[in-house]
Amino acid sequence: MGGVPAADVRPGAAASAPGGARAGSTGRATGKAGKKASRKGARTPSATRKVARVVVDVPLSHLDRPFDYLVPTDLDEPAVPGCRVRVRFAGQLVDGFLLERVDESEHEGRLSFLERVISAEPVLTREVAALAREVADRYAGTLCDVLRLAIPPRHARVEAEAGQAARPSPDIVAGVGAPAEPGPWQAYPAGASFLAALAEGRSPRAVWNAMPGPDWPAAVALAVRATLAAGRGALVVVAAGRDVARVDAALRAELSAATGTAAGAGVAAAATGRDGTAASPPGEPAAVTTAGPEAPPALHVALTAELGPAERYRRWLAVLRGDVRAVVGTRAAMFAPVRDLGLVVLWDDGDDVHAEPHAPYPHAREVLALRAHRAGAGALIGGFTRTTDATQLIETGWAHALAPDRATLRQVMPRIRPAGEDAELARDEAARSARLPHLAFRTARQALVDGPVLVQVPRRGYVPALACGRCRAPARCEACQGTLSVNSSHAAPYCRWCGRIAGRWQCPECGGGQVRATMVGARRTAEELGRAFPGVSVRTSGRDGVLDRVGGEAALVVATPGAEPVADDGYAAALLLDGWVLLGRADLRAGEEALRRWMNAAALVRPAAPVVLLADSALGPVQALLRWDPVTHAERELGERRELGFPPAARMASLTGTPAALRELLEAALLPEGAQVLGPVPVPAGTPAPAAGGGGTAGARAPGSRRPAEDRERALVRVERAGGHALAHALKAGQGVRSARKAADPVRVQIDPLELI
DNA sequence: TACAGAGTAAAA
DNA sequence: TTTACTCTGTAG
Repeated sequence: MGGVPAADVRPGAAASAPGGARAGSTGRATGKAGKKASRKGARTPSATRKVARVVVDVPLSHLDRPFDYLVPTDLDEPAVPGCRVRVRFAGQLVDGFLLERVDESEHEGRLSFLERVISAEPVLTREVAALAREVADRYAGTLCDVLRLAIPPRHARVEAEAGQAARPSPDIVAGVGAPAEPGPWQAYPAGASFLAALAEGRSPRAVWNAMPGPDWPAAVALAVRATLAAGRGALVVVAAGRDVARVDAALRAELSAATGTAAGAGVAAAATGRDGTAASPPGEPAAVTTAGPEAPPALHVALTAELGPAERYRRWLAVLRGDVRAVVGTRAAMFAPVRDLGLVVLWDDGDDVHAEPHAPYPHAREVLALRAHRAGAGALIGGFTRTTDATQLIETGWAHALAPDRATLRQVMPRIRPAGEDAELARDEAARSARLPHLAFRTARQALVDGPVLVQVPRRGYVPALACGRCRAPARCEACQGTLSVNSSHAAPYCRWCGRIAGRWQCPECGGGQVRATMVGARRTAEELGRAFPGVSVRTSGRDGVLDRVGGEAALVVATPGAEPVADDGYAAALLLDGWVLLGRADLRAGEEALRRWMNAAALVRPAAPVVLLADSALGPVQALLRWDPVTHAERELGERRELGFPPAARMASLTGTPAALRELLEAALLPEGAQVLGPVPVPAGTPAPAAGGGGTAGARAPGSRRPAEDRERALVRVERAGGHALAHALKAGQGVRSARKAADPVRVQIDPLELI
């Protein structure tokens, strides 16, 4: 297990001449008749292992299985397992990957020959092939969809140039020593033993609650170093490009210390600019090729989307070929073909950018967990907060909790002070007009003497949920416990899940009969704050223009959740404005998500610095922030979800499509025993598909806008957690039936969708 | 009834 | 793009 099978055989440069190998290429030049004759005549099957099992790049569900082809003698050498090929399929020439070579085919009919081998580079390793198959099955998708996510597009010139890659010499790799000191892990009772386990080549799996502060990239780097010291590879997935830059820098420092070489050279050096922004190196060669003997090659690479195709492929190849042993990257890196995987790390697993927006919509947490499981690797999943999903990993016994020592934590955690909706407003007139409570105003003014103050402002545009007008308990559907909402077409509240109109709703908590929207329309602007603090520079970071970091000088830094810059020496204070807006989102995860965003912002202040949160201190997430105790909150939340039949305690699938298509799929799919179908309901107009409400990071515009929302509906299917596999299988089969029938309009199937409104 | 040629569906 | 099969019209 966990081996690096196919990739072990490096094809010589000769075998993979740029442009690949073409069967019967002589026929090209000759005339029509001659071409046909020479092709047919020239092609004879290879002497050994003449059958190639190929996964073809055809996105139809019912064709999601390998097809057999004959390997002609002239392609015998380059047709290695894992290579890209081109084959004739139903007449068309299509791309594919060669999975394996075998002696005989099961197929009854006559086999076609491989048309050509694109290149002999074995880009699909056995580990990734098996992982992709498992991910496809888990998410009711096809293998080729997952492979499209897992394997970057080929760049022929990069592939050809890389023969002389800067592979770290064995003694450098062997020279990685285990960390002598646990460093930031000292603050965790189980930290040292976690590191030690990795260094001994074992595979500890932990859900991590990071200590607030700037140390987490260093902690990650130490874990990676321990893994490398045991001769295994490591994979780190973070949410955003700037987190990649920070972990990259920490890795560079840690690994150069580990090998005793000078820092800053090699592949990683090109990964990020000096200011931490990811930047493509000017000119082509920088990264791999220029690293000579005096500039020791790096042991790791950074993989992000903004590198551009060539550089991205160059680095990805370095990983594939084992030239580097560790990877840090954003979501797409979760499939990086790291050799001898010994550790996977996922930072801030609650961030919604970890959910892949392309079919079959896999989530990095799930993929990395599957991967660690398959490869027998360790895992480190977490962030400042604790998700219900990660809590589930602990409760099922898959992972252990790795949390800071409470006494140490108490010394450094921010001092959180809540100010409710009815808090006394500031006496200052400008602050008053910004509706800034007195406490927030005073805290900011005092802190501005020492340094920057972070101001978190929720973005507008959240879908409001309904709550009881009297006791403010969330209003839920009596039939399915879905979220109630209102829109312009219904006068009465309706359920977003099953569509039932709640005519005579009554609060189960207090018996009240009135509902009210929980969102308050108030918004702060940077200008308003600027007026309240004359003479203080105001900087903003948000959707249009994300700041990576700010210096130590006094400034108000206004940011939307997820776009908070890191302050070089920490913020002197933070104000979390309009907390009730985050809490009031019409999302199942609103509480958990609000806490995550608050903690991520509050973790950026100096030890024990003040943080003012504008929200009602009686609410659970607010309490959790006050005590810096996301664990208890997540455990309680998970318990409630279990009772109500919500994910992640239950499994859900969301099906979106035209009413007719949905009906067809639900008929074709033999849903498992006990499956409950909610809806279908019309897709709310203007609901931006997958990554809605994302934090500051510039999410890709959802490709779901092909047809107007009016004629699309959504159904939810709910099963017990154990039935997830059966549900995915049934939906896949149903999709297969429809695709075989050439059904016109597709149904989008999402297992465990993030946005369960 | 036999069979050529057109049309269609699969898909190695 | 190829192949295998069905459909359809026509000659025997």
